[in-house]
Amino acid sequence: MAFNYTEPTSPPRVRFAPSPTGDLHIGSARTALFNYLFARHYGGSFILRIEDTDKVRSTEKSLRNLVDGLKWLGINWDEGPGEANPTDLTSETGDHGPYLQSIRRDSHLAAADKLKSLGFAYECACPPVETAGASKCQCALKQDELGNVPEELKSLKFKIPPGPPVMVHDLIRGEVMFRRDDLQDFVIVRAGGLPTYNFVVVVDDASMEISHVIRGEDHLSNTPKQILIFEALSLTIPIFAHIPLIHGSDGTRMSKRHGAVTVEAYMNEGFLPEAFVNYLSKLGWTDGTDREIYTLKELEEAFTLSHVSSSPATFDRDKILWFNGKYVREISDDDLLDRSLPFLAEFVDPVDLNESTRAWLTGIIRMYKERLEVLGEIPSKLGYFFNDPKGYDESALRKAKVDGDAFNYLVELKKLFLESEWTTGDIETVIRDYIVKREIKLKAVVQPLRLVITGTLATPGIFDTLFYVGKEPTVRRLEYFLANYRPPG
RNA sequence: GGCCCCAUCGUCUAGCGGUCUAGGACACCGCCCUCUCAAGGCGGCAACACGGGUUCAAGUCCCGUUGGGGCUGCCA
Repeated sequence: MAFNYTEPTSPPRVRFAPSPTGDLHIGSARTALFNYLFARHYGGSFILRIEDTDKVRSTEKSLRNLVDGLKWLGINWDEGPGEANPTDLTSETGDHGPYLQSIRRDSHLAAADKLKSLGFAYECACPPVETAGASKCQCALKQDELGNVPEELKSLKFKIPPGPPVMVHDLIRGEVMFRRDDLQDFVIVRAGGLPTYNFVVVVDDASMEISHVIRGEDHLSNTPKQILIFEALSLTIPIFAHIPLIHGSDGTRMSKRHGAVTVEAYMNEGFLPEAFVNYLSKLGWTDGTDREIYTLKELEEAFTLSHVSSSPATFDRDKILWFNGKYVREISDDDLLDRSLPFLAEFVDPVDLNESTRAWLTGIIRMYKERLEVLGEIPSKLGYFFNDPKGYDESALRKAKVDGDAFNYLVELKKLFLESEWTTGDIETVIRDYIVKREIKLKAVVQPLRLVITGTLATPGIFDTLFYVGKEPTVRRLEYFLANYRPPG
């Protein structure tokens, strides 16, 4: 619960500043979403800035993945790299660029020089990795002895200036106090001239006129360092809001070992972006009502930081599956078919669909609306519409009660089917008339029929199912079964 | 270790001192519907971590304990 939440007094400028060092993580996606919603809610600007200062780990592939992920979620940026070619500076939008942090190097270095000349930074010749037992850095005290150390071996460190505790005014956490004695001098420019994150984030946020920094709670502890740099450089300090992290089921920060953690993975599994966004928004946020379902537009209207939780949320696959199923049921048949086509690719070529095939597929998809949680289930669940069953196992035959009587029913039904028209209604009439004539229960013929035609015990209603399987395949499958299987006993 | 954050059903949460015999959602269980599986409807199980205060009154405020998480990098 955010206790000291105050509304922005002017249109906010917020940013999502990921580093392109891997795929778009769920936690990052939610951070992006909260920033985006906040900007939209208050009519502000949402800025995408790429923090590619770690040249070793940053890749263009990750950048692409990032951009694609955001687009898929429906999160558009007002300022930032161009979508088609994010590394092409000429395609950027916005007048606070460049939005690739690595390109802003000169301004970072200029700020570093300023800090140095102002006495806030000093050179350090300590080895990069402080091994265990390494003595504390004394470079600040012996700057004049560093003259003969080669430039490329010296880093620049920010000196924590003396003073009262640093207060972080956080929209979600309240006032958080850090004593300066607990803060350590830290590198702002690496040996070799590359500035570090905690430093450039300040310079860039300031020059991009960021009003609110909404980011993960993992950044809270570094915030006082950043505030000190803002102050040293006489820059305006933005308002901070640290949102809780997303945890895996074991209570630790969500990572690969908790299963699917990237936006791309959910995309490939057949989650709908609407459902994904809806779920993400509800992880740590509420509008105070019992409402669960929101479109992106509705979220833009409802979202503020006032009801963002301060405790971490555990990612729950069951719930996101429920959200997805909900959305699958709600979108139109036509829309659902279009989105399902990629998952039907092993059965039908999506590029050349004639009208009747499309109508047929729409009918099938419609039947499965209540039965799909994710679109990725399509190949395994709908295969029988395209291919004959590969065989029948004993236990299924037993469960469906395919006994001697059932064999007789199937023989007779096959004949009746051959003479019948093939609409759902005709099929139903044939079967219902048949059970009346034989004085048997519907179930006695439906289950054997279902198993033989589809190879499974669970399908939509049998009449529709047979209709969409088609007359010819239905008869063919019956013939195959009758020719190759014998009743038990 | 030091510093910081967090703590209501298994999970996400409502709750901002009295309206809480703690509400909703997911999951789970049962019933209904029913040709199977779903979907849907109805019902059920299930929580204020612990200990001290403050107060006429505490899930709600304060302190402590415990537990969890984060930061402590020439990663971001």
